[in-house]
Amino acid sequence: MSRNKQKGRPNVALSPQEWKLMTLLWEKSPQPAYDLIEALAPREKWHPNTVRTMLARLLQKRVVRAERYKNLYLYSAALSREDLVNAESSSFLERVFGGALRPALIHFVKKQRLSPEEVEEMKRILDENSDPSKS
Amino acid sequence: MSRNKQKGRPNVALSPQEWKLMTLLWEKSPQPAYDLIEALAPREKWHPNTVRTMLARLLQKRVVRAERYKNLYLYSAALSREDLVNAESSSFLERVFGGALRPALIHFVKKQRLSPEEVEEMKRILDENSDPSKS
DNA sequence: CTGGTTTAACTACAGCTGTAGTGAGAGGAC
DNA sequence: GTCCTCTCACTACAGCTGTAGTTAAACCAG
Repeated sequence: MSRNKQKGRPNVALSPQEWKLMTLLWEKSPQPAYDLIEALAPREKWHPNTVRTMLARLLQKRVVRAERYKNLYLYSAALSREDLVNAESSSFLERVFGGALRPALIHFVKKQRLSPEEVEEMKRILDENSDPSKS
Repeated sequence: MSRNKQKGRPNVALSPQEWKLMTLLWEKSPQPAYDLIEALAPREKWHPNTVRTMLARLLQKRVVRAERYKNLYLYSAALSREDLVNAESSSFLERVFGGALRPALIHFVKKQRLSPEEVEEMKRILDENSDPSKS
């Protein structure tokens, strides 16, 4: 259970725009560039070339993979959302809270003012993830 | 109590290095550049000019203020840590969790495996910040 | 006063990011 | 076969970041 996978620790950081693209790829992979461009089109209004450039850069960073299909490429997420969320969360914690989780949690909880139901849910999650072996 | 200060909503984002500098300034303001350089020296090994450049940029962004004192400047944080933590947290939530707090909380709790004592503390904090007016 | 030390100002430069233009090759419409 | 269209590859360029070098002004030791 507590395998500390040191292995695939992603060393990359995604820019905000890249997160948006990746979100689409985590929802559905593989996809041709065109589908991504279309999917993005409603909210973000990116030039098609912009999307392609970002895909190319994500390829370089090896965050996405591409397979040739006929005359085009099909892009897939190469790293799991989980991995990148972990990386980004650590970097956030490190930067903003000096790596300390507790103040961060406190900050979020205080900000958000959860409803009593949500509080109950959080407590349940806390219990499920409590680690009795610690102190 | 619930003054929703729409006012000074900081529109800036700090880079990782800038956070480190600001951390020092939140601990003690005002300070001359030299003290900051010294304080940084142990862990980070930044060239003095690097620190000064960063200060200059933070000045431009109006995140720090400087007052002339004799032949040098004394730098002070111009924005509260609180404000910048808020800004950074929102941007983080937005980017990584699409703005949804709950999955973020769940993520952090699951990652960190708190000790039972910490779990108790978190529950206390949850209770203190529960908002019964919400559903 | 004169030169060394410190501060501050300006300049440099590479890598990343956001955003796109341009050109070349491949496939389909006629 | 010829031309239009789409995909991809390459290029561009400005703004931000990390990291510092250079220059000029100012102050203190002698």
